[in-house]
Formats: sequence, C-alpha cells, structure tokens
Amino acid sequence: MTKSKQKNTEDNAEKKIVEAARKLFTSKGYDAVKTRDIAEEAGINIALLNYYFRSKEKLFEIIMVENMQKFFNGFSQILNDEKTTYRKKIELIVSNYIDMILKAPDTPLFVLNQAKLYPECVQVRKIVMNSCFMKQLQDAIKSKEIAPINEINLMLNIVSLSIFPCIARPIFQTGEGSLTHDRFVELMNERKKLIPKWIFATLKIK
Amino acid sequence: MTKSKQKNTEDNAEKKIVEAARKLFTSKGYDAVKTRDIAEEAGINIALLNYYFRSKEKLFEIIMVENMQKFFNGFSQILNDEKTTYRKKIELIVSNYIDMILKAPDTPLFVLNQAKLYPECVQVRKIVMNSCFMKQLQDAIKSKEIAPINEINLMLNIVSLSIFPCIARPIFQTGEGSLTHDRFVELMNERKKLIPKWIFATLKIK
DNA sequence: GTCTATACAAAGATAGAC
DNA sequence: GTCTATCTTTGTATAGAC
Repeated sequence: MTKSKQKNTEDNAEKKIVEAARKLFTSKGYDAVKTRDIAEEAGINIALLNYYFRSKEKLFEIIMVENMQKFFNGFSQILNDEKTTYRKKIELIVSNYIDMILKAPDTPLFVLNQAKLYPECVQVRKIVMNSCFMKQLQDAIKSKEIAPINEINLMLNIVSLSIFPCIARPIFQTGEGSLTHDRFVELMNERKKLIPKWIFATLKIK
Repeated sequence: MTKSKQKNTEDNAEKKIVEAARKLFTSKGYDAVKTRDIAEEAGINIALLNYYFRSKEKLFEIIMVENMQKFFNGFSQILNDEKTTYRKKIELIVSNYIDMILKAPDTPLFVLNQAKLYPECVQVRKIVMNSCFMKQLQDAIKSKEIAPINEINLMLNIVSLSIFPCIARPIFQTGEGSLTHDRFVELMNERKKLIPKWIFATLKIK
C-alpha cells in the first residue's frame, strides 16, 4: 500500500505544519499569523499547507479545537467525579489548571479571545450548574457546613485565582529585579496549596 | 483664522475616525481590523484616515495609549494615596476596576493582549512594590495585625477576582437560561462588596 | 477638508512541473 | 509529496480633482 508510506516517519510535512500552526496560532491568534509564517516555521513550502489543509481557516480550526479541549476537558471530568468531595474537587481544579498553564501558557488567553468571538461555541455554565460538584455544594450549604454563597461567584473565584495570574504575568514581569520564569513557576506551585485555603476561608464567612 | 473652522463642530471626520477606531481596535485588536472597516464604521472615505493619521499603525497607537491609561491610571493613584488605609485601598481598587469594566468591558482583554506582545511597555510590578500601599501592608504584617502574605500573591488575588470575571464572561454566558447582561451587572456590583471581604478573610489565615 | 481613482504591497490559493 | 510560478483578492497608502 503506497498510500501510507509516510505514516511511520516522525517528522513528515503534515505533522510539521500542525506543530508550526499550533505554536503560532496559539500565541498570536488567527489574524496576526500569515500562512507564509507557518510555512517558514515548519520549514516547508506554502503550497503544501493548502495541499494538506485546503485553507488557513481549516488549519486554524484544528488548533482551536485542540486548545478548547485542553482547556475544558479535565475541568468537566473533575466536576463530575462522584468519588471525590467538593473540597477535593476544588483542590483538583486549581492544580489541574495551574499544571496546564505552566505547560501551555498561551492556551488560556487564546481560549478567552476565541470565546469572546464565538461565545456560542463554549457552554460552560450549563456544565457547571448541572455538575456533581454543584449538588455537593448545595448539600453542604443546606446542612450549614458552609455559609451560603452564590455558585457562580464561587466558580469565578476558583478559576480567577488559578488562571488570571498567568494571563497578567507580562504586566508583573517588568525589566529589572522582576519576576523571572523560575520564580513564576515557584509562585504558581505555591498557589496550588494556597488557593484552596483561601477559597475555604471565604466559605466560612457568614 | 480659517484653519480652525471645523474645531467647533462635534462630529467632524477626525473625531468620527477615532471613535470608530476605538470601538473596533479595542474589541478586535490590531490585525483583525481593516482600515476599510474603520472608514465604513466612521462613515468616511479610507483616504481620510491616512490624511489625518498617516497610517493604521499610528491610529492604533492612539487607541492603545488611551486604553492603557484607562486601565492603569486610577490604579496607581489609589495605591499611593497617603490618606487612606490599606483596607480602604483594597476596596477602592476593586470598585474602581469593576466600574471601569462595566463601562469599558473590552479594555481588560485588549490591555492583556497588548501586554503580552510588548511586556516592556508595562511597568506595574515596580509601581506596586514601591507604593504607599506596600508599606502599609508590611507594617500591618510586622505588627501582627494580619498574617504574613506574599505581596505579589495578594495583589494578584485582588485584581484576579475583580477583572477575570469580565474576561471569562463569554464562557459563562451561554445561550438559554444564562447570565443576561443585567444579571452580570448585578453580580459584579455585588462583588464590589464581596471581594474585599474575601480578601480580608484570607489575611486572617495563619 | 473630503472625495474618486488608483498605485503598490501583502496574503491566500491554485496549476502544473518534477 | 513537494516545489516554482502565478493568479486573485484584499489591504494600505497616495495623487489629484473638487
């Protein structure tokens, strides 16, 4: 079968194009990236991009779906795990997002920019409101274990504290005497423990 | 003086171009906006855009500076007001940002995208670390009035809780049974009171 | 100051050779 | 599958009439 003669090699053109597109689209967005940039980054000819993916738009879609999944998949799994407590879920959401951010620092801003353009593509509120996590939370409020809190507020707080620091990082990372990469990683790893503590403290307020 | 014959009218072309550019650049960014879009939005000919501003880039710079000032000016003023306590400063930062966000909801994401492209243009860490607010905070820690907390963490928490919800709004605002505009405004106004409470709660943790 | 027309440049997509 | 060459479309900037 001559068709699959390239399937075994690791760095074929198709793969290199996707990798280049992932890097560029994720960090700069659709409009700022030119097909010629992708071709150069991948070390191939522009014509090949169209040969494999038909258009810039189709290629972008692949990268967008990838990023959306990276951003939301772990999240909804954690929220609906019947075996963990709501407190454990909070810890897991935080560490899950911080790990993701340290590995793929461009993904959050990419996803948020995309979500602004196409809000209809992202359906998080429903996922959150119908989740196992929400039920556990409402039970804890009913039994007076924790003080009443608006569920949207709580969810916003958890993701804000986890994700925003990575988005705002360029603002805090100025020239001299500033937040180095290593220090930032250290800080975010500390926050894995601290954010759940802070969140639990807010749940005690009457 | 024939030169200023248009200065008095309210809706001259120059002004209309800036307004159109503000709207489009702030919501979509530099690359996604075409000069023809701006001209159409302003109801003028493309040629006029070049006549008044020489290029798309120069026009963009005007809008960028506007947005940066909108985002940072109030912030550094509040941080350095000698007459307010650190607790009052926290309340003011929160309500200042939430007010700004409700009035100009596109500005935060615009600024963060810009800051990522040109981190050297934004010098916030220095402003925060050398501020009156920081000194007051360190005094409060020394006198055991509050538990020790990393200053960067505290600052991150305050701005995360205030700003992120507006950036993440499209994610939570799905089709049916969802966060309407009015409900969002209400929620954010509630958060003006709640965020300082939450922050103060975290300052009590040993 | 404002418009029309147009030049000039960049970007996306395709045909056809190898 | 990959390249060169080229076409089309789109975007930016300018010249010149009114």
